[in-house]
Amino acid sequence: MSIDTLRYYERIGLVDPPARDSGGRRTYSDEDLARLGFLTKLRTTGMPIRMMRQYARARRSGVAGPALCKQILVEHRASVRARIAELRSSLDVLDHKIDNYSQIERDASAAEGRTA
Amino acid sequence: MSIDTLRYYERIGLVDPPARDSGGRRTYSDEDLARLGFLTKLRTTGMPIRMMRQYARARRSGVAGPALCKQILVEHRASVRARIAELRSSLDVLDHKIDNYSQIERDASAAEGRTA
DNA sequence: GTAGGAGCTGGAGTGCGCTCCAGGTCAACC
DNA sequence: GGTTGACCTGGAGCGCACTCCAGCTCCTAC
Repeated sequence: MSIDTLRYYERIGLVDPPARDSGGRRTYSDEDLARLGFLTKLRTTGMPIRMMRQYARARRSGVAGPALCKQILVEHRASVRARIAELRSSLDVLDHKIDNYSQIERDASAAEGRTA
Repeated sequence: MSIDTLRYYERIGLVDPPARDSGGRRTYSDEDLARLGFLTKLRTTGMPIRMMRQYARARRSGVAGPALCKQILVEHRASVRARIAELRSSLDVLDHKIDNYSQIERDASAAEGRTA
């Protein structure tokens, strides 16, 4: 994760501003890093920033927080599963198409063999 | 697929301009539709437009075409597989996190039971 | 003490993939 | 023959998620 992305996340309120050292520089605790790691995981699985902000807001909120967090994650998990299913079915199409091209190649080399 | 997207694809040279009827309107043959369907499949599996254009160009090129097409698809298939693997591993993290929240909920309701 | 390098800030810019718009044309229906 | 609706064109605009920049401050190493 680039430093610019990190700043961007902080600006839009996706991550809490971390502590600063005496020189005014950010110091990330292990917990900060763990949270960032999880947020990155959410991003790479295709969760939009908007939803990540909802999740971050839920984390900060009180008693209702955990239930809301869980709900968002359950919802996201469903979409990840759907995405996996979509990709898997597309793999079949891709395999089929590739087989086709392999066949074309074989035909072409067979024709070449005859003309040679 | 929206009409605007279709026009966009035509503008950037991703699809060949289809035939027109007497009134100047586009008429898509079954073959056109099949190609569009496959292109859409590539898009939804995350192939960038840039690579789709390479594929479209390969389709139009002569003898070298099929080999190039196949190469592009094989490459893309690998990235789809990698993506699936990435998503699957993330699902585990997600499951774990959701379990955590479920536990928190159970703890909370247990505490509520004691204070009630 | 000074040169270098990393991090700081607010703001502007970028790339991708659409999406929308204004103003025009055409065919079909009443 | 007027109205309606779909499609036509070129071009502008948008949302997302970054990414880059100028100009500054601060710590470190020599």
